[in-house]
Amino acid sequence: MPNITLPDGSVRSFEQPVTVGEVAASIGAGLAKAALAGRVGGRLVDLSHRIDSDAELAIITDKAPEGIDVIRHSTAHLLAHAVKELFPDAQVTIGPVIENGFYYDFAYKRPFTPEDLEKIEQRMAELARRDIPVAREVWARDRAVAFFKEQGEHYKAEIIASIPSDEDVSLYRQGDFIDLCRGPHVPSTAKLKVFKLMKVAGAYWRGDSKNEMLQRIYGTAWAKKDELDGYLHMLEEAEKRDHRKLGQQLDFFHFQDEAPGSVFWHPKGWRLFQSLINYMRDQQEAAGYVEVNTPDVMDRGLWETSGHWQNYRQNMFTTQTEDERVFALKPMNCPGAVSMFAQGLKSYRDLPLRMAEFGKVHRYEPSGALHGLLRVRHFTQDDAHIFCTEEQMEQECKDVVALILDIYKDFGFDNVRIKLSTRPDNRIGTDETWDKLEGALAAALDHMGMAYELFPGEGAFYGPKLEFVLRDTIGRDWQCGTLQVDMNLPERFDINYVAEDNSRRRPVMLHRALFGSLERFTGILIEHYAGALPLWLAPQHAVVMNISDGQAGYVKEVVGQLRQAGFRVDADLRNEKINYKIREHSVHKLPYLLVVGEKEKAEGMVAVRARGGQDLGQMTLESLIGRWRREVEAKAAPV
RNA sequence: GCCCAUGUAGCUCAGUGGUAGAGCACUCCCUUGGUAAGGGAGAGGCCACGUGUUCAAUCCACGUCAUGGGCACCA
Repeated sequence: MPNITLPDGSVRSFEQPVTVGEVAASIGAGLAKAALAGRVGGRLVDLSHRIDSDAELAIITDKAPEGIDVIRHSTAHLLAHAVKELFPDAQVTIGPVIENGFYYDFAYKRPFTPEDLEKIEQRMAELARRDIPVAREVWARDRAVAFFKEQGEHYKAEIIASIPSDEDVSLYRQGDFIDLCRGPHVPSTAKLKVFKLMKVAGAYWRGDSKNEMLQRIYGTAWAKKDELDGYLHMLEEAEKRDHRKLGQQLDFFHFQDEAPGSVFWHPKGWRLFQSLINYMRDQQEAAGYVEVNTPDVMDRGLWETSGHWQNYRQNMFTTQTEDERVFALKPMNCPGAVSMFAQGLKSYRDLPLRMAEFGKVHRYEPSGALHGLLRVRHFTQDDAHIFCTEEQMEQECKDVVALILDIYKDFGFDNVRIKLSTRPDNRIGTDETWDKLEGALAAALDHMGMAYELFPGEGAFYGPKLEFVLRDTIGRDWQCGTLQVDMNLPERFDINYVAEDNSRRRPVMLHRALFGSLERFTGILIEHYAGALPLWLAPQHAVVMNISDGQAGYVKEVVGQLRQAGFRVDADLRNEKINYKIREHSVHKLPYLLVVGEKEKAEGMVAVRARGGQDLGQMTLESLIGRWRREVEAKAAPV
């Protein structure tokens, strides 16, 4: 005789056990129709789930995020159903929900083609139209294993076999198709109306590159058609912001086959790159850093001392000279920094020593990992190594975190996640030291009131780390800043300082980067701003254009004065109509366009047009310069 | 590194078993035009690279390289 409490607090009593669907029907016909699943005491269940004792129940419809997930999950099953009908000897494996959609992995004798995808999608639509009931069944594990083996579904049998043998498993049956699944699922395939298969790709069985490769089909699914359209539109917009596309359109950089993963920076892109370095230099100088520079190519012996030769060899570029000496291009700056510390005698009075370096590193990244500026083989880090005492460590960590967040703010990044990775199983150093190091990182964040995610066991073997992750416009996460505590290198290089009591002590070494890779950060910025860079970063502040030849001399004069005032301004004296010039420079997303005709020439003014087509009217150069100075000073966001 | 797709002019792309086309950009000419494309002419390509099949390959086959989407990787 269950009493069922609904989310609004109302209670419904039933004479006998009822299903979730029946409760929904008792509330209203509309709800019964919209219901997809239920949540009983925090657990998601099917509409067919029978409630026999008092419980709290929420009916899940497609309005709730859980409801969309149920739809996506069921659509993944629908995909598998369609594939099994069209390709009976394909084997099913797993089909989870992911952000905005789902995928399903199949094992099949040949890859699926884009034409296959179309056929599969059509079959899915047919199956959905047929309104096939989806029913849950509970089987003993061993029976399920035997069943799937007999069906030739060896992957599925393997998955089920890894479930403890005394547990029952749930299966879902829709027509002839039956699949292992925790559920819940929609009650009928007719609930699945809005979906689209997106792409086919390879994926390793159980995510392990030692295993065979399966065929993964990605799809997206929604409750309403306009949500799907909105999603597809968002993807198109994201594509327009792609930094590789914009980098070409705006003439920032290019890549060439001969230098995979390495950037050819054009003048404008390099200007932006330099602006970032100069900005960081100012910030670091204010924060008490010194800047150094260490060699790019160093002897193999140094990398053996640092441990890179043993642990990072396959990612390193090496080179051999005529005398057969082996050198490596540095994949990291730390060994150089430690060597710098080791040179000469250091005193406790020198600590904390904050040593920055804009070091170029080379890493032989796997060919499939390369991705525009975001994953390259040759990049510049805004690296720094802070040598300090254990007592100074926590304050130094706080200062680094504050500096990072401060800097990100200047670029308008508010979606920053912090990850704290702690001691892995395979590590060096005592637990006591790890306590201290992890404590310093956690305390720094706690004292600043920063939220962070904990990743136990994900730290490096030599110390814990913080990672700062930015989310780009396409929803991809990119690790930028990092703060690591390193116990390994000071030990390996046997560095020390003279303490107050004249003893030799080992310094703690913090390793940090704020932008991370300048190349990657530049790429992220281009996407973040969709190429419309704020004035302080824009490689070109304005172009001055004449209406006709008569004003060419005046244009040159204006350009000269604005350059004199420190702005990046060029003349456009081409024999083109003003419409043409404005269109072209607008397409290139210039922050300001300055037009001069006879009127402006006579009055000593310029006609100012800001990005986005805003007409600011005529201005004297003095007031324009004032405006620009304020805009640069404020690091104002682009219009 | 693995799976699939792609590679034709500076860019975006069409095309064919008989060694190639468009639009934009570029150069020149006309035009001197007031806030998102004025008109005309011209130049420009070893059709990614290599090896095969063929009388003949940009096109077919195989291999290599690069790019794209995923997977794996990302101290």
